[in-house]
Amino acid sequence: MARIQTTPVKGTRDYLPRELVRRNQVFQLLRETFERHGYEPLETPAIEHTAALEGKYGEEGERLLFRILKLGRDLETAERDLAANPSADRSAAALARTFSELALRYDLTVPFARVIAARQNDIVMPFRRYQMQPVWRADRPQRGRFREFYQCDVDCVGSASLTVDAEMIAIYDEVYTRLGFTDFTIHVNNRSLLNGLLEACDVEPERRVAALTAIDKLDKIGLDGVRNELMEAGLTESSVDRLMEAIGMSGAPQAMLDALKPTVGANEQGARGLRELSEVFEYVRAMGVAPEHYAFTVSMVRGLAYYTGTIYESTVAGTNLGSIGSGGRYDRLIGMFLGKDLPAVGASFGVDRIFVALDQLELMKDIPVTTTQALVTLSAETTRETFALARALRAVGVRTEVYPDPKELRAQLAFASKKSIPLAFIMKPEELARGEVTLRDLRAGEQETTPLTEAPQRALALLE
RNA sequence: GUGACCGUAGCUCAACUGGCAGAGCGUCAGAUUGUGGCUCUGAAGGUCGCGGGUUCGAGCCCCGUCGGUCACCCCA
Repeated sequence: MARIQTTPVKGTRDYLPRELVRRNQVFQLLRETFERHGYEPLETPAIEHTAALEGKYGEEGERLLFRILKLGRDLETAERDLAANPSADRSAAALARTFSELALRYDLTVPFARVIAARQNDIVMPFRRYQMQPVWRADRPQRGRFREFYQCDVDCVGSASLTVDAEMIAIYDEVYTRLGFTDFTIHVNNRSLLNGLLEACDVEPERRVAALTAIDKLDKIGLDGVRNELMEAGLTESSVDRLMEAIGMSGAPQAMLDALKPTVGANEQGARGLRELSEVFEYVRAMGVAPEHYAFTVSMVRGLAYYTGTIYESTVAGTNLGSIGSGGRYDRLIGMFLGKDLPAVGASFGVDRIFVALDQLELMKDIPVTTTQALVTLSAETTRETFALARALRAVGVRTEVYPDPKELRAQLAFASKKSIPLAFIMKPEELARGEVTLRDLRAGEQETTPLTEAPQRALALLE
C-alpha cells in the first residue's frame, strides 16, 4: 500500500500536547493583558472575498495571497467563458481572478476593517478589540517564517487621539515584560515623517518607494550599504547626504526630534510627523514605559501599504528573528470599505516568532508544562472503586485519568512514569475492602496507604 | 519569484577513492510471582525519497522529479 505523505504541508505545523500547552499559556498571557486594557474579543472567518483583500498589502504582499479555487459549476462556467473569449487577458494575475474569488485571510487588520465598516451601528466607538487567529501567506518558509501562523492583534478604532498610539507601546512593553524578555526594543517611527523627509530631501516621487526600501535595510546592511542602494536608486548625492544624516541618528527621542527639525524644515507632512511623534513619546512617558524599552528609529519603514501615521516594530536581542510584533496607525483603511474614513491604530504580535524567541533565549523552562496530575489504576475486580475515586478526585479539581485497560500494574505505572504524572492510586482489592487505597508519589518514589474518603485531599496536599 | 545545500531504521546520524547497510535513542519481550524510572540480556524494524542513466558492481557518480533546510526579496 502506497503511503501518503504524513508530514504537514510546507510551512505548517502539527502541535503536540507538550508544545500546545505552552503555546496556550502564551495566548492566555496575551488575552489577559489585552483584557486588562479594556480590549474585547472578536473573530472573523478564515475566508474572505479576494476583492476585500486586494489593494491593501502592496504588490509583494498580494502575490502571497492564498487563493481558493471556484467550486463546481462556477469553475466550469469560468472555464467556458475564458475559452469563448480569445482576446481575454491570460496573465497569471488575470487567470487568478477568473478562477478564484475567495482567499484565505492574510492578516487580521483588513478583515477587522471590513467588520467595522459592515457593523458600525452595532459598535460603540472608540472600539477596542483583540483577535487571535491564524493567517496564511504563500511565502517560502524559513526560520521564523511560516505559511500558516497566528497573529494576536489589538486595535482601537474611532479615535484619532495619539494617546491610543502611545497605548500600543505600553501594551507591547507589558506583554514582552510579562513573557520574560528583558532586552527588547519597540521601534517607533511615523509614516508622515518619512514622506515629509523624502520630500524635504528632494527625492522625486517615483524614487520614493525604492528609497524607503533601502532605508529600511539599515539594521541589515549598515550605513554604507544603505548609501550604496540609495545611489543605485538614482538619488542625487545631495539627497542621499541629507537622508543619511537623518537615518543615522540615535539617542533620546526628544533630542532626535529636535535634531530633525532643520532637515524637515517647512515641509508640512514632515512637521506633522515630528509633532505626532513628540506627543506620542510624551504619553508613553506618562504611561510609565521604561525608556530603554522603546526607541525612535528613523530608518524603520514597514511594508504594508495601509499605514498612515505612527508605526511600530519590535525586536528582541539575542535572537536572529526579524520583528516579533509590529503595527501602526491606518486612518484611511476603513474608508476603503465604508466610503468615509475612520481613524484606527493597532498592534500585532507574532506568537510563532515569540515562541522561537522564547526557545532561543531558553525562557521556555520558566513556563511550567501541566498535564495529568493523577492516574488511577484499573483492574477487572476494582472497576467500580476506580471510577468512583477518579470522580472524587476530579470533583476537587485534580486532573485525573484512568488507565483504559486492566493491564498488569507494571504497564500502568510505566505509562504514568513516561507521561510524568506525579501521582498514582494503586487499587488493591484487599485494601479497598478495608476502605483504603495505596497512593504512590512517582516523583519521590514513596507511597502511603490512605483512607479512600481522604484520598482526594491527600492528593491535593501532595500536589501542593 | 531568485539562489545554495540536504534526503540512509519511528527519531538523530554513520558507512574509505563505487565492493556484504551500521550505531545511539525509541519500540517490544525477558531478568522482576500485580510497583514506574536505573541497570543488564535479547528481538523486531531499511524498495538507502522516487524514476531513469553510467558501471562487472551504485547509498556513493550523472540527469530528472518529489520532499526538506537555509539565504535573498518581502515579512509576524
